[in-house]
Amino acid sequence: MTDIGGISSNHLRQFIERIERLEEDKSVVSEDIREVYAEAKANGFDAKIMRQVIKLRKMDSAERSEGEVLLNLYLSALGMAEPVGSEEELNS
Amino acid sequence: MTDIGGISSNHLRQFIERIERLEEDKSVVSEDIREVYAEAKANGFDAKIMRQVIKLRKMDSAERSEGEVLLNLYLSALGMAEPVGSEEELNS
Amino acid sequence: MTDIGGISSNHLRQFIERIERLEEDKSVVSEDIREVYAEAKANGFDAKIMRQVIKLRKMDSAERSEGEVLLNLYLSALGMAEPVGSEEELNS
Amino acid sequence: MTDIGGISSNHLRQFIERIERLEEDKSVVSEDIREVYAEAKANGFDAKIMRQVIKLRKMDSAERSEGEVLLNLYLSALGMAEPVGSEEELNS
DNA sequence: AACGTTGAAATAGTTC
DNA sequence: GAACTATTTCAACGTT
Repeated sequence: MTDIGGISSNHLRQFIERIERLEEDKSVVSEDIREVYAEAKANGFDAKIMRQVIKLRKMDSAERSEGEVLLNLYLSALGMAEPVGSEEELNS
Repeated sequence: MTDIGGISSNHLRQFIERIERLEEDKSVVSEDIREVYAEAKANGFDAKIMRQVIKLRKMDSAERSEGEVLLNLYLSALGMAEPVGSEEELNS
Repeated sequence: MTDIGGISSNHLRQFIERIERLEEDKSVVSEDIREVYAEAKANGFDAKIMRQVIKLRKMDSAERSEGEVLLNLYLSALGMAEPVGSEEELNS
Repeated sequence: MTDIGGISSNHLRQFIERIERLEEDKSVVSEDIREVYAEAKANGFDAKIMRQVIKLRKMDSAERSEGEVLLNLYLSALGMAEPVGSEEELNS
């Protein structure tokens, strides 16, 4: 067999190569993104502002619900029942 | 036209949305990578060591030995013997 | 002199040891924090909720100003000067 | 008293504030550490290598050789000689 | 006590 | 080459 020190070389190699292929894919996508920014820049848009717009659009919904959880946390901390009556939000 | 202040909203929107789609692709690939690591772990492999292996394969020998030499230099300066020809400390 | 390979051993050693002392301080403070949580827990408080309260108190001012920056970014991107409206149009 | 729902607000507040003070201390120490690295860098030392040195000094030899052995095992399994003397076959 | 999850620190990469 | 940002890595924490 191809085992060395009790591990399967082939198995390990397959995992490693799958990851390397995926990493390659990821690099390609990253390159694509850079190209879109470059194209936008060539059309007069500011990449820095675009990045922040995208970041904030992504944060938006998450942040919003997190803010609502805050109130419930304070209420819980003070022993008051939260308005919706569930506790799962604490673990989100 | 939908221009405001000399900027085409539609044009900007298209760029933003193209990037957001690509970012989504990228997230998917990242998730795939995490899954492969998880699968490897479930098969008894150590993810941290695998990362080091992948990094070593990606690094060219030039920069690798460069860091190695410098580390040994520092260790020598501190009176610490270099750790018997191992390299994983370089990447940890 | 104590130079090895062109570097001053003493100088290097001093930097290393200063950092190691500071790292030790940091560990002590971390331990103190853990102890306060333990004490609070012994008094019936929920550490998890406390952590989130503290996190949110920390985020509070930062997040708020970031949200205001968002609007200005959009206005800038559209060539408009001053924040007048609300934030709802962000996801339209 | 200021108890609400059977919980002492003052007591909770005190715990929270003690923790926040300790977190602040911790941030100060972290900042100090960063400054020492910056100072070392200004004196020609390589911060990245210094971090490796500090990590090596902190690690006990047991866990060090453990990781070392495992890495070499994996490299062997992949047909990569551990890079003591020869480095060329790594990228093949 | 292993596991995943999360938050902080470090590194890499990009822009100016 | 310095600053800023993004990504990656690492360690702490709660959970099971």
